[in-house]
Amino acid sequence: MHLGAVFDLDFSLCCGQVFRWRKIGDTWYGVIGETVLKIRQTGCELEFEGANEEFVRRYFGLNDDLAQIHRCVAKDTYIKKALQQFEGLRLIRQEPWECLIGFICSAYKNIAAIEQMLKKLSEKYGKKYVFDGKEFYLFPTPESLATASENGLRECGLGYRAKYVQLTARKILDEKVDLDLLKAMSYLEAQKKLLEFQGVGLKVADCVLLFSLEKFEAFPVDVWVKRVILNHYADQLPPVMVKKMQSHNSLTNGEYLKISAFARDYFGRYAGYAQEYLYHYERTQR
DNA sequence: TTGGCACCTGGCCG
DNA sequence: ACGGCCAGGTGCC
Repeated sequence: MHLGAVFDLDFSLCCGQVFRWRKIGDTWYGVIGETVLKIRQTGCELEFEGANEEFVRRYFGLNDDLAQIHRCVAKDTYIKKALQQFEGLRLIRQEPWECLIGFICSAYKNIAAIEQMLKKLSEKYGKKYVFDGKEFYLFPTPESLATASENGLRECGLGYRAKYVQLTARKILDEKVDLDLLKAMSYLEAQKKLLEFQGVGLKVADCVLLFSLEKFEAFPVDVWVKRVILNHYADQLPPVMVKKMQSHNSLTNGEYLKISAFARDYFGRYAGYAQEYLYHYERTQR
């Protein structure tokens, strides 16, 4: 398939929004729902197997008007540098269920550890699938995680998150929750529904909203984004708040809400896109 | 509404 | 080698 717009597969898969893709040589393999996708980019050409073009376009956000989004969020020289550095980075449309569990597991963990947890979880509770002579595992269903024992989940390295994963799976099952329905709700309504799950706070909710529910105004604030704000946008915030943020490590809910509200006001309706570029830029500058 | 702490675990760094 | 530090936070008091 020939790309009609700017896209960078590596940037999009390496910027911390997905945890289960693997690269073998110059080819990426990923499991999306019950689909195993093999994909490779060379310049403006995208070669893939396992799904049709419409599926690929949707999953990688190829229909997003990146040029317009960039124009919208390019408010200062710092973000402009980030936009330039990672040109072609797009927000992926993940499966909401996997995204929710993935980010519940992400709490207080680094990316390498999150990838390990989700790999073990999938190998233990997901269905095996052979493609291209390689083994893959579908992400475990709500049923399989709801019936898993807490200890079984802990053996995957989840620690105290095991309980949250189990409770979330059970709630989805018991209440017949269809996470896709949250797409039709407003950002705040959908956020409120997500916060009802144990183990989901503002940060995790915003990640799920941004990466799987197409709420581009979501602006997840983690330790890296906090650094970006303190180092480059402190003059836009109340000095008292900046001082408090510098004095302790974690964010209070109040601080979180103020920062994300500022970001939505400053960057506009694609604040989430801005977040992803800033986050990736901050992490790779050292 | 806000502040302070416990919490599982593993990769990384000196 | 190996102990300390730090991770894409959340829930509870």
